[in-house]
Amino acid sequence: MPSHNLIAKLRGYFPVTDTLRSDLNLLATKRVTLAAGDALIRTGEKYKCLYLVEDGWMLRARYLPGGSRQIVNFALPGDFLCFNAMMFERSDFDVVAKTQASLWEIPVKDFRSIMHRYAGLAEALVWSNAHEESLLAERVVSLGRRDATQRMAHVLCEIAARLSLIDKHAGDILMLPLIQEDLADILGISVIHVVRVFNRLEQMGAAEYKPRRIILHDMEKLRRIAGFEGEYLYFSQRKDVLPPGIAK
Amino acid sequence: MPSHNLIAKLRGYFPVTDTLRSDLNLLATKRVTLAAGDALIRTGEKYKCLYLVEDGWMLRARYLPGGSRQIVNFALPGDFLCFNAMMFERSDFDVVAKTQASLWEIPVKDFRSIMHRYAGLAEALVWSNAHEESLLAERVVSLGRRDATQRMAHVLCEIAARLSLIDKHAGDILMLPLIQEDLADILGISVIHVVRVFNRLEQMGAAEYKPRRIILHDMEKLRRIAGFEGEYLYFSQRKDVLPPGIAK
DNA sequence: CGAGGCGTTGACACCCATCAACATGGGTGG
DNA sequence: CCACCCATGTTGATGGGTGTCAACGCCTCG
Repeated sequence: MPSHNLIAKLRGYFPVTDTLRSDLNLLATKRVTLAAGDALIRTGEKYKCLYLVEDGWMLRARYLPGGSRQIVNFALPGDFLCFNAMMFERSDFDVVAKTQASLWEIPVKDFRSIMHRYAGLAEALVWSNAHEESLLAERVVSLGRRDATQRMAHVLCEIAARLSLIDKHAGDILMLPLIQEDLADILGISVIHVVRVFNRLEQMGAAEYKPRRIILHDMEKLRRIAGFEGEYLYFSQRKDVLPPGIAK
Repeated sequence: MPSHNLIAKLRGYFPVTDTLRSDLNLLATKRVTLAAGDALIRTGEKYKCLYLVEDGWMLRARYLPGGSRQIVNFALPGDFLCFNAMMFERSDFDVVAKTQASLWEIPVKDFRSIMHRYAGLAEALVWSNAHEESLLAERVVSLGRRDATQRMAHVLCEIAARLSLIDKHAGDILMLPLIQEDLADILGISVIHVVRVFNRLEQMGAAEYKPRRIILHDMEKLRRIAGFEGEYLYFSQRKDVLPPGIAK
């Protein structure tokens, strides 16, 4: 039974779990399993399908001529992959599994009939997409106008919040499969500077880096450093854009 | 007759101009006119509607505690505004007219019936959204891993390409209503550094800043500096995701 | 036990921000 | 028509944040 995390993510704002569930049962029949490091798709390759992450972390990144890498975003369980990208002939990014990962592959032969025939999926896609766009916009703000320490604090807040949404984080130890190089490539800084940033955060009593996990000493302080406004992660319930009969 | 620029933007990849036109005729009945500097919506306000830019430049920006600003993206004629944002209760950004602007306001009482009843609009939204997400992802790459000169070259290429798509640019003079401060806030650098960047670009024989316009001395050189791959701006035609009977 | 992936530190250099000051130019009012 | 003003653009000096390079320590795994 797929989509557990997707529904958790949208719960409360997206009252169509039944049609969504039935759509996914019809369409998400093929399971794809990736080992850590496997590519789902590489730059220049043709897109094939839509994917829904069931388990694991996926990174979407661009490799630049000089050899540097920018991680544009990452997908957690319950996130879709390659939805927007289906409009394009070829991928502009690499999508790679950071951990062992399992995905549902949703064949999209006819994009428009999907949108019309599978109401639940179509809506989940649109809502998820809004969520993703919101994360990207916030990343642009971080990269443009926050310094490295604020950026790190911000992305840690984001990860904690996103994992909490799908019940994969609680307490003051944030488990994550990223190494310092990944964090550097998310934040647009160098690996060495990641060390300095964590030294600073630790000295401030906010957070501390350990391999494969972050100790959150003071979440409130971390949020203050980041200027983190968690609202953008959660869909604020808007009854007015939903049909009157189907309120949750 | 609205949507002229929207159709130009999607032309060739989105063979539904007829239903789109009729949808817009039904729904885009109210015209909104803004003077330069007017806000369409401000941070913290409730979203009201979906908008389609008919004419003018719109900026979506975040103002940070220190007083700095980051322009997340900008909308040109034919672009939608506030689509994703409709999922959220309140805006996280300011959306402000940079020039005099006119927009079509599309009331969205029931988001889901819109998606189901107005096929043309729904598809245009999804395609436009993919376009916008692609621009945002590319901006993340720029901010993360390109220096100020490359970023400037890249955004100039982007603007030239986007304006060309809607037949608002040709030749070697790029007219744009942005002042140096706006460019700085798009690129995440300081105003003063914008001057230095243009000095460098001019010295390289690539481009030159004049108030309200950029002289493109050597577009090819500019693209090389930027590492600009224009593909992400254009939908590569994918007949396979379109229903077989309706091929353009 | 060696090798390689990962993390850490210090020295140094460069990109870019900040501040101060000045130049330009278009709009407005006298 | 001129004077002024304010927005915009430009330059130089200085400093801080961050990148690069080199070297080393730790741990895991073969």
